[in-house]
Amino acid sequence: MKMVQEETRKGPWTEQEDILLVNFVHLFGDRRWDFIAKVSGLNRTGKSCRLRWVNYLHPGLKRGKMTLQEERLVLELHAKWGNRWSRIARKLPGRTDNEIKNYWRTHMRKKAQQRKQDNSPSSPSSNCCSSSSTVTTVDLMLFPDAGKASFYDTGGLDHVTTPEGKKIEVEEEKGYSMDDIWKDIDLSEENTIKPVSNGYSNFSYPSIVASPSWEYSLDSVWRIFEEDTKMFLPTNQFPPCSYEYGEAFLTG
DNA sequence: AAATTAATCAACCGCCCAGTT
DNA sequence: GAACTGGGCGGTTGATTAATT
Repeated sequence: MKMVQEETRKGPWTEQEDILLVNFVHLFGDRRWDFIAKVSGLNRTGKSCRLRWVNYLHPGLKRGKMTLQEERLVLELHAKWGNRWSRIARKLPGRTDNEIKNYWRTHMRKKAQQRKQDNSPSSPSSNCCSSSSTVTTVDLMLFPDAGKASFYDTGGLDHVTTPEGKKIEVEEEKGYSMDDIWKDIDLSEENTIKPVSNGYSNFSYPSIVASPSWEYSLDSVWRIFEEDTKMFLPTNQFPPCSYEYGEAFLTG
């Protein structure tokens, strides 16, 4: 006689859910996602909670357009590491792997299309620099198809299996320099990228998005929180949770 | 102004790996 | 050491918004 389990919620998060999640992350840290998912009563999977936190609610997140520097860094690192988005994201503070991934897909594809047009049928031989290799470095980056891989599979780290059968990552040196890459990129970018004012400081936050939770009064936050935690926390143990963004507290 | 198309991005899925039992 | 579990990651989808016709 199994209890009728309420279906796990999916889809967009509500503000209430966000508040709840933020509170529980502050309480229990950002590791025990399954636990948080359960005790919070969110009726979401741990994975879903983690994703929401990492990609949207985390206090350190930047919002808004990628800066030119960021853009270049993404390109550079992608050339180096391939689709290791999380790895790339670690080099761009405040950006998530998801964001970078999306960015790459949209912007790079756009550029790729543009480039395709530029190199289009009318001048079959115009874009080649050596008779045998008609694929440029950026082509490889933007059109892996040209080098027979999929759009996503752009190389990067190789996996090598040790004699013991262990798989290790080996950083692969590409046969081209960053100079080459930048040259190509600059050429293809000239008409597409507008310089963004001054680097990392100028972010415009989309009006509707971005950490909606911070806009609530602590009162309301705690009211909701209190309601939802009553059932599993002794009332006298309400945590003196200090709200310092960027750090999850689990004292004790 | 309405319809259509393109771009963007949040969120899910499935796989893999590391830690635990 | 095998089985299990949770977290992390990359790939993909689908809803929403913006731009174009």
